[in-house]
Amino acid sequence: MNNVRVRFAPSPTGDLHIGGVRTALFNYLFAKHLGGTFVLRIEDTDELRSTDASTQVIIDALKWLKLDWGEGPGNEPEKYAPYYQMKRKNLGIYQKYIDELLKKDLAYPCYCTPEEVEQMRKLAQLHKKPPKYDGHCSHLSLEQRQEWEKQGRKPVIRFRMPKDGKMILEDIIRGKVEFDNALLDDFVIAKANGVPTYNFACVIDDHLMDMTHIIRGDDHVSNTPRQLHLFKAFGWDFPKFAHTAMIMGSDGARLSKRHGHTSVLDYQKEGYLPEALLNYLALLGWSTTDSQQIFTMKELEEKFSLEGCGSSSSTFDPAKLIWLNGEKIRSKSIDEIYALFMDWLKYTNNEKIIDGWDKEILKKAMELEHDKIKLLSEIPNLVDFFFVKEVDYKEEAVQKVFLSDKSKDSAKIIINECDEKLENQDFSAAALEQFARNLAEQKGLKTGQVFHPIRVALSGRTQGPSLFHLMELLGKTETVRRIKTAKERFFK
RNA sequence: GCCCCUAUCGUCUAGUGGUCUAGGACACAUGAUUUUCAAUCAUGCGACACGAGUUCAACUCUCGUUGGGGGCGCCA
Repeated sequence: MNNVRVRFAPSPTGDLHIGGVRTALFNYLFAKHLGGTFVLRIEDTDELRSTDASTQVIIDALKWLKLDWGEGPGNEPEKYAPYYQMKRKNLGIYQKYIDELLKKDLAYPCYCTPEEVEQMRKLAQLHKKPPKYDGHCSHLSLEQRQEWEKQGRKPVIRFRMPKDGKMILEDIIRGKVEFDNALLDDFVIAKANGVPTYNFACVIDDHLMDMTHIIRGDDHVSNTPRQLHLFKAFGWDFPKFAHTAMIMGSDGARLSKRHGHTSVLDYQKEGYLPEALLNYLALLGWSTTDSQQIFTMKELEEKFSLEGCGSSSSTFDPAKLIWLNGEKIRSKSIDEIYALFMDWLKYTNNEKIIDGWDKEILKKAMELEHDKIKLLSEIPNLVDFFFVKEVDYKEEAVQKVFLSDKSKDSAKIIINECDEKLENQDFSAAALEQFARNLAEQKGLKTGQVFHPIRVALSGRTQGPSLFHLMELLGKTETVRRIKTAKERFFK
């Protein structure tokens, strides 16, 4: 029971968002670091917006990220099950506590309509007061209640908030934060349809599930005093709180769709590696004093601490994420990258791209471009010219290397020479390099003037892998064939 | 409008009163290397929001201003 228990508690109303991933990550790392338990709880009490599809998306995303939950969907110990709030609601778990509060007169039914409450708030704002429920139904007589019931009004249940004093939050990241009770209103703990609200269900579950620490986004700070009052009303110990700063978009506004990709799925589709995304997200709001940038998951688990978390919001920087992804890819073997690439093709339904490609050649081509790969999604474009039947000569390359006044003469000489001599050439990379260098010397040309036309003739582009390794991998037959095609097309 | 949080290079950050002419990383620029593009290495550019205090001494503490963010639902 002394063990640390934390939870990630998303509401399934959409894809898993970047901000959500970071919250999940911090909870996961905190638990791992201390040998505690990381729990996944689904907060689906918003009946209008929650969907099973979105629950599945969240679960799949967490699996892809390898943020394994010790408890939650798929693994529900009897002591705490179930891990879906609507299932818990249907079991009567929350009603028991609502009744307890009602009985102690710490809560009361309120018959005001949403419209009436809205009016109260507007009125309060008009008087430059915080917009809050005015306690209209807080002291209804039995007769008044019966009258409303007779009219068919379904009440919500409100929590009776103390009218004075302060509630103090001791936050691990933020320190002491004080809230004036008088500013808080009697908030709703159960909706008219009997479903508990977030602030209520969250407290009940955090207590029942023995949560020791609540690590969540900054946007929940102002909910915390309400939740704290609930803990207090039940006589329960407070868990420890840590509110992490938010992640912003490049314009300083809260990260949203218009800043580009915000769903984890988008990053998966673009060919990011989970460990790169997680490493980057860890750096957003957390750091070590030695400013280490690149961490393995194991290192993160070892080094993570809430004390290392900053309290000011940070801006999401896609450029650094890409760099980190490149680093992670470079640190892997070709076999690993190849496997990852295959998974990615399958996931994105792009397997047809490599139809007819020789897998061994593909692997070797990837090896030639190893250091250049930043995203799995750019691999096809990096190596596809090895596999095409007809070379796609890029306009720009042809103009620059074959047709410009500056280079057309030397290009013609080189292509003709290659056409004549490559047939009898040893096709090892070293021998090919020797061949090309000799050619340059014989013709009085710079090496570049020799290498560039060959590259364009073979690949149709001005950039690519080391030329002689490219030729070696392409093989003599195909190389000679492509040289002849280029000669026919551009140097007739 | 009310409440809460926050403020170091363009971005992520180190820094806990003197060691700061402020360190690292990304990005950017230049150079080296190379047949190209990358990768790599080297160098450079570049910040303590502002104003008052406290102190022998403030990026570090206090207060205020300004800026930014969040919350104020029968959403979570």
